[in-house]
Amino acid sequence: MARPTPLSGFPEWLPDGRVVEQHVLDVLQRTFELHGFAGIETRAVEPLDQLLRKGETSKEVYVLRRLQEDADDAAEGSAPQDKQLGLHFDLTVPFARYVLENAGRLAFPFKRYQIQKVWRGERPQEGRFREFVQADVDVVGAGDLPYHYEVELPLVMADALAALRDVGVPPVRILVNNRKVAEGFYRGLGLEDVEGVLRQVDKLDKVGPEAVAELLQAEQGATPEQAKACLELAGISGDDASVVDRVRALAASYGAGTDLLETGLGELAALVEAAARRAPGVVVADLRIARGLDYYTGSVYETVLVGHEQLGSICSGGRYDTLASDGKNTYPGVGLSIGVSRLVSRLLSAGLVTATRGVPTAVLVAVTDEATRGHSDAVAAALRARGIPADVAPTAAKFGKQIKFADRRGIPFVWFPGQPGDDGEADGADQVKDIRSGEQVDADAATWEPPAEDRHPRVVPAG
RNA sequence: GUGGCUAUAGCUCAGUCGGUAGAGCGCCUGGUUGUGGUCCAGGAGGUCGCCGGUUCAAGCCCGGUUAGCCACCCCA
Repeated sequence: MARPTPLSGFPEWLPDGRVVEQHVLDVLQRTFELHGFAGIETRAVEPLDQLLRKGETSKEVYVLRRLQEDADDAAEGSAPQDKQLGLHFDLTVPFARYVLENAGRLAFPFKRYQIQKVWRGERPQEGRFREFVQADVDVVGAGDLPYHYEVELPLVMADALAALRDVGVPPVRILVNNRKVAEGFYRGLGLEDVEGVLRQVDKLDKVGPEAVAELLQAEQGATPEQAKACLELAGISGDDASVVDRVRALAASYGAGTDLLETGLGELAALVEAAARRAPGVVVADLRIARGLDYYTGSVYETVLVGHEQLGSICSGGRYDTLASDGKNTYPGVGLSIGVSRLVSRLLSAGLVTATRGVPTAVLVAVTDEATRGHSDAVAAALRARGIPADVAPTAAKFGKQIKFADRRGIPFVWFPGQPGDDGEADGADQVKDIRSGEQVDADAATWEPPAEDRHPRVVPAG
C-alpha cells in the first residue's frame, strides 16, 4: 500500500504531542470538577433537522450515511429528512437536546462539563480543523438563571487556563461584552438591524475603522454620525468599572441612552468588578466583541492567548435566554467552550510546551542474551509491581544499541541485569544507569526508586 | 464555496540554458573486542504527487487532476 498522505483538518499528534494534549484535558477536567460541574458525554450524532436549527447552516455538517442505504431506499423508499443523522459541530446543540430529553431527571440549575470531538466541514488552515476537541462548561436553569452565573463561568475558564500556566501556556485575556449594551446602544442611536451592525463591527480587526464606517453606511444604512458612534463604542475597553461610565457618557452625548443599555451596563459592571477581584488582569471589558451568532442575549466572551491574538479565540461563549425550550418550559444557560485542538496545536507548533518523553517507560531493562531474557522480564515485573513503568529491550543487541534504544525514546534509565559467573551464580549486582548523566549504580529491583519527576512523562515549558 | 501559492530521499530543502538525481539532518555498518551521545570512514534510501502533451531528450516547458499550505467567509 502506498504511503498515505495526511488528511488536512484532521489533526493527529505524535506520542509526545498526545502527552501534552492529555495533560491539557486532565487539567481542564480536574478544574471543572473542582467547580462542581458534572461530566457528561453525548452521542456523536444528532438528527439533521436538529443540527440545522436557527442560523446554524453556515456550520457545514457532516452527514452520516450507510453504504447500504441506496439498496435499502430502493426497497423501502427514501428515508425522511428528519431521520437523517449528522455529526455534531459543537457541544451546545447536543447539550440542549440532552437537557430537554432528561429534564425530568436533572436537577436545576444544572452544571455540566463535556469534552468531546466535534466536526465541521470547513476549509482547514492553521488553528482551524474539520475534526477537533472542544471542552465546554455550561450552567442551565429551568425557567430562570441568576445573573451571577454569567460572572462565574468565565472565571471557571480563567481558573482552568491559569492552571496550565506552569507548563508553558501563555497568559490569556478574556474579552467580555454584553449584548444588551450593544443592542441598547444601537437602538438608542436609531439603528434597528442590531445583528447586521454587530457583524460589521466584528470586522474591525481585519479591515480597520474606515472600512467598517463605510460598510455601516452602505450595508446598514447608517448615517456618518451613527457610524462614528458605533466605532467610538467599539473603541472602549478596560478592566475596571470606568468603562461603564465611558459608555454611558458616550450614549448620553448621542442621546442614545435606553433602559436596555442601562441594564446591560449594570451587568457588565458587575462582571468586571467581580473579575478584577477574583482573577486580576484576566478579564477585560471590550465593547468591540460582537460575536455574529444570534442566540446570545447577555454576556458574550472571547479569549485570546496573549502574544497569539492572530490565532483567534481559543475559548468563547455567552448567555442564552433560550438554550433549550420544549414550548412549555424554557431553559436559559450560560457557558463557554475551549477549542482544545486549536490551543494544543499552537502550543506544539510554536514550541511553547513539550513533553519530557513520548513513551511512558521510565526504565528499559537490558537483555544480556536471549537465554537470560527471563531474568530481565522478572526485573521489569518487579518494577511494574511497584508502579514504575518498565519495558524490556527488544533484542539482546550490544549494550550500546540498547542504550540508544532508550535514548531515542527519552527513557531515562537503563537497567543492566547482573552477569552470571562461571559457576552459574550471579556475579555482581544489577545496575541501573541514568543515561542523561551517565551515572551507574548497583540497584535492587525490589527497592530501587527513580526520582519522582522521572517516574512518568511530564509536560513542561519548551526551550 | 472563492482566490493565491506549493508538490524532488524518512525530515528540511537545492537542482543553472531542457541533457541519465543533490546537500544537510536522520537511519544502518565499522573504528570501539557487550555501555549510547562527540569524532572519523563507509553504506542504504527516489514512480521528482498523478495523468496526458511538446521535444531527439522533461524534475524543469504546456494542459489537466489530486493533495497540501495561506487568505477570504465563518468560527474553537
